[in-house]
Amino acid sequence: MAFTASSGYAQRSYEPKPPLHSPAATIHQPPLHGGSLDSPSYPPPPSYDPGYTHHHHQTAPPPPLVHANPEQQRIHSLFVSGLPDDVKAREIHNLFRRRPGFDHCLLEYTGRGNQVVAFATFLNHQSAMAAMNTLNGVVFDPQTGATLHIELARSNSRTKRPREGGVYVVIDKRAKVANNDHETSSNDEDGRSDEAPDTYYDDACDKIASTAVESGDMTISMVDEVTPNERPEKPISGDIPPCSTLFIANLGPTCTEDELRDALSKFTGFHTLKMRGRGGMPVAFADFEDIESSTEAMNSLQGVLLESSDRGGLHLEYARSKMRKG
DNA sequence: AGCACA
Repeated sequence: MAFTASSGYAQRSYEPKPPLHSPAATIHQPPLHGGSLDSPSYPPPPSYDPGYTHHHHQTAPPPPLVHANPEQQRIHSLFVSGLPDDVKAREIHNLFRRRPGFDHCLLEYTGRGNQVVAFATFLNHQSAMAAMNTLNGVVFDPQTGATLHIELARSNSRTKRPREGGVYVVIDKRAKVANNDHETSSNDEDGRSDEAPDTYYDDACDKIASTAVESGDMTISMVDEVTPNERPEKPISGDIPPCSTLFIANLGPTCTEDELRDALSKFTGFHTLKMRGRGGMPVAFADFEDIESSTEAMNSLQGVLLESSDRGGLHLEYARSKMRKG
């Protein structure tokens, strides 16, 4: 009768109460995740590499529009494995920060071997799924061929977001290596074996202010703020205010209006599609009933490959102005 | 990275 709902290894025991708010300021232990360390089978890695021209022929099956179980639809955190042991939280953050709906992420040195796992939390299930579909199977370190394995987390991250404009959290359960290093500030580059295998995702993200907190034998660092070097970050799609019309780019040159409409018409509230050929590179505008439905479609179709796609998946943003009626 | 139609 002892039903331990908090057992991290319990198969599908979800908390009955919404875990969103931790009353105490103390950081709760994140959901233990034996997860993919033990699970032998990953979903087959897609052959999709974001942003890189790789001419895969359209013989490949259409992209998976994966639909999750009802319980999984409540999950808006992703579990990330396949990371190299020298991965930095900064890299995880740069990996996810541009994904629509991203909230915050967590890097955990599990202390089991050199295993490192990460959790990325989004504002909703759809945006988490979109990010997963885009990034799963992506080669994280071209030097070693390390490939990302991303799945929905078994439960939503309980780590609160660091703070407003907060960034990421690091949990280090690893035994302290014999080092002259005092454990005071633990988040700075622990300057060893750091050849910084630059990935495609690296941004400018140099100075970070961090506060280290001791909790038992593990160190939790909360990164409060990213200080952009000097230059402002490139504008991301989040800068564009939400709009019920979407701007759609990265269409293949042979993409037809019908093909695109077919993909869009699966979504609630879809109304009108207009395509414009812009110097061979077509773009499109899709109008929806309201911002909620346009957002849903944007998050779901982000990075999705069409038959006609030749330079990677769709790129969707809120349009700068709403489609004119008529 | 690319945002029109009136």
